[in-house]
Amino acid sequence: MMDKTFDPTSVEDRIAGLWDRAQAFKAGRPDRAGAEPYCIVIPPPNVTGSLHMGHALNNTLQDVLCRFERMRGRDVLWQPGMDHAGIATQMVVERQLAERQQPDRRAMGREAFLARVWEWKAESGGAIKGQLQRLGASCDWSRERFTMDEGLSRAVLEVFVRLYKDGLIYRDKRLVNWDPKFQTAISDLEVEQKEVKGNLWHFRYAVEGSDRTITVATTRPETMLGDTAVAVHPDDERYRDLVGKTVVLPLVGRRIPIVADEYSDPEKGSGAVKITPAHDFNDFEVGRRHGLRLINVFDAEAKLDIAGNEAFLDGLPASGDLDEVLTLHGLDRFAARKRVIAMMEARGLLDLIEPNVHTVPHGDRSGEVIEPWLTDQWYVDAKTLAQPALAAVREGKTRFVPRNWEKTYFDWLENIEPWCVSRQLWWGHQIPAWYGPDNTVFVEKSAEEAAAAARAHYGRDVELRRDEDVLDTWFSSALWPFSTLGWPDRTPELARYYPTDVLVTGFDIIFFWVARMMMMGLHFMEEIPFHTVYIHALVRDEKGAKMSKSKGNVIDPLQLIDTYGADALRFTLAAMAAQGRDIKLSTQRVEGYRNFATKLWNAARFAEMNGCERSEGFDPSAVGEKLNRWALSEYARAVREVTAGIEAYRFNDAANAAYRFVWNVFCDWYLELAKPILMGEDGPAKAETRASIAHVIDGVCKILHPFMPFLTEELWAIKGAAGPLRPEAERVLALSAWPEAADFSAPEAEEEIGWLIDLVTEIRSARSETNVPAGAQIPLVLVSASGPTRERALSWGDMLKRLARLSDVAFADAAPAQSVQVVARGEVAALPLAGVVDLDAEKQRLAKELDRIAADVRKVESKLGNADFMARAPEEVVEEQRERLADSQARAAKIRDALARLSKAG
RNA sequence: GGGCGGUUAGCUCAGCUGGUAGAGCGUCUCGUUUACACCGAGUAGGUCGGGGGUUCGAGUCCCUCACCGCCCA
Repeated sequence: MMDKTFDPTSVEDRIAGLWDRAQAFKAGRPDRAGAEPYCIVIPPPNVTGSLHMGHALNNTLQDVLCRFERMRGRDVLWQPGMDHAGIATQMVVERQLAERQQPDRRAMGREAFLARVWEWKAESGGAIKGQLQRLGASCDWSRERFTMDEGLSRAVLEVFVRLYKDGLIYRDKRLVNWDPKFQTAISDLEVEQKEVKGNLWHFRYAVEGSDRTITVATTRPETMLGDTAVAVHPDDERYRDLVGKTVVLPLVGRRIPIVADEYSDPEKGSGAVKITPAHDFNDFEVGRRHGLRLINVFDAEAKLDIAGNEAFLDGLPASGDLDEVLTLHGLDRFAARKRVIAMMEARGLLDLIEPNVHTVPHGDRSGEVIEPWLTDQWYVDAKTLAQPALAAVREGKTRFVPRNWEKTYFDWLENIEPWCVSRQLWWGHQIPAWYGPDNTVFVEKSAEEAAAAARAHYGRDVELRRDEDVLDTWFSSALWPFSTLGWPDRTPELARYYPTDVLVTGFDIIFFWVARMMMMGLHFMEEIPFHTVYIHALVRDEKGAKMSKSKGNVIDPLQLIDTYGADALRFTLAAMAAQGRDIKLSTQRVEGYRNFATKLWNAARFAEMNGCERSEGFDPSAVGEKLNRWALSEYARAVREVTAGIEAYRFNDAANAAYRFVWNVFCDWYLELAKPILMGEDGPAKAETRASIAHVIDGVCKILHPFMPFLTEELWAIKGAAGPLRPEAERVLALSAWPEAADFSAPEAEEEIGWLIDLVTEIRSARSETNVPAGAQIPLVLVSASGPTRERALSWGDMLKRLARLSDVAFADAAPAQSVQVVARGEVAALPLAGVVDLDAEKQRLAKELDRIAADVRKVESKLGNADFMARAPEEVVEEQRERLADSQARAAKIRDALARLSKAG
């Protein structure tokens, strides 16, 4: 006997074990050797990460697709793994060292530090794997990969070297986004622009050889030490005569030109702007246009670096001001700012302080203000690689769902900047570049090959120095769709599963990952990495705010799984995953779907209690009982709806279709209507009904399995234990066959059962509204019943009595006096209730209904009376309206009649 | 400043190619019936953000305004 409720915690573990033993998720199962492959690569979570709601949604949807396709017979590979998260991981381990008061990474050295990171990874990395398993993710865990694995590292080497040799990777001295906290460069995408309240300081610079001054406004006064020009707009009358003149930079004494450049905005500040090409991206461009010097005044920690700085000191005359400035050496940029302002003010050169809101770049990991800083870094020529990636989507080879994300993808790729891929970290793929004594660079896959190349170059053996830096984590992630399949080796998996089918991810990752996978896949595999990119929503809290630790509004998916079960969480996420909308998650909703799980469980329990066992060779088309035929046709409809929903990535539609069928059709009506048969005498009808119910429960397990894998697999096992042994291929639900979306329909059964349902619903409603006590058994009179209605009423009389609480079902040519009347499927039924019913309430009820119908009649009449409508609307629409009018009029007539009768009698 | 999305029942949201406004939760009323109170029956609740247009017909298409959110400068 089944328990009264489904207990997820006790079942989930056991079912996970069952899948494991059956190797249900293993790709390349021998029994599917001839099957079409289906492949999804997981967006690799950070090795430092733990499951948050975004992961839960992302992986639920992937799992729905994978389980669905697996049941449709495909050879599914859901490729799992993690990335090494360069900065995040290094940060975790460094923090750990500090906490334990152990030597820091520089003290322990690179090799020892990396050993330490691997140690950390083995112990506490990858907690998310177990969490994904708790969610029920049907990944092929035997194929788990890690971006720092030997194989994937080989792919990285191969890619780097080949891109370098193709001229698509190069070393360049440019401004980068420098994170002074981590002391590494980061890419544009890892920078967050934040609005900050600050000031515009207006400084006066003296024009050489005149008594004029020119005022520049800046949000970053400390950078003035590195100024190499002042720019004005070429059309700005105020400054036209100054262009070409020289300004003496205050405090420093550097002579710098006034240049005309459109970058300067005449409307902003004073219209003149200081140019610091080594510390500002826009200034860098201005400097390039005018051949300006680049003077870097910061060190890697963003402290002033001016004493002994040749570029800074070059050409400066000695002065008291300069000496004072040099005392700022080593000061942090923000402290230096205050001092510079104070010095300018002391000299009467500070014109104005104007409050100003402006955007300031911050490192997304460190939160630190990013410093544009001039360094040598490695760059990928993203622009070139972007072209095939753009073309593939334009030509429809890869399709975004929903489609509008294409625009985001295009906009970014069309305006793409060189991708800075070097990071000044230790944890990651060390760049395979070696430098000779004269800094000639040799990019090769190994030290040996580099040495050989150097020998060829120099004509002798020389000492080589390897580049210290590592690659951006996203560099290795970009290779994920093929590196995980064994590339650069030509493995059978690569041949079978590449290109993969669908990539499922959030929109925030389109730039970071989707675009880069497209570039790399197209370049190295010469084929798109996936034909569809499904972009899902962001999960927000119930008020619509982005979940974040700092806001404290994070809902922990694991806690929801503990409380309501993994199935309830999954179903909630799928049911709310409407395209193009964010998900505002509330636990109430999860609770509701937990209740749904319990409902299905109890339906199965009821079936068990009533001996509804599967029967060998059950054939829906051979079923004779109207009720069963009706249920089977409704089930077929549900199969079609769920199938279509998943196929179209309309997960909410699919989930809701299954929900409606299970609760509102199967539980509310099928089981209720079957009760008398099940509790009645044994016979063919009872046997057929039992088998049919068992069949539908099996079917429900199937269509719900992608959404609620644990519950359904458990039910499948319970139902499998009774009755005939399941065939080998159907032992494990996860591997069983998805139901054929057969065209099973039974219109005659729908007419009969539909009539019954409508009539019961009408009577219940009328009883309730006229205040008939719930316990009262009242008679029903079918008025002028047609032949078919008579037959139905006879065969369903007991059921009518039971569901509508009737004492008797009779027939008459006219409705009795003082009766409550309802209309079901065009025929009148009366409840003679003199004395029982509140006649005024009944009059009100009828009047209200009449109003409603009359309004409808008016609406349709005006439509049909409209010559334009009649002339222009399609015939079937007109016909539909005619039918609607006739129905409404007939119904209205019957209600008027009933009202009249009530008044006469009352 | 540019782009994208949103505004539909008290709340959270569906509503695909224009043709009778839906669901879940919550509210209220009732509950005899051995699958289920994590339940059952019933009920109320909407001028689909405002304005204009196209159309026989607009929640749906177009324009415009307002407010909210996100992305990119």
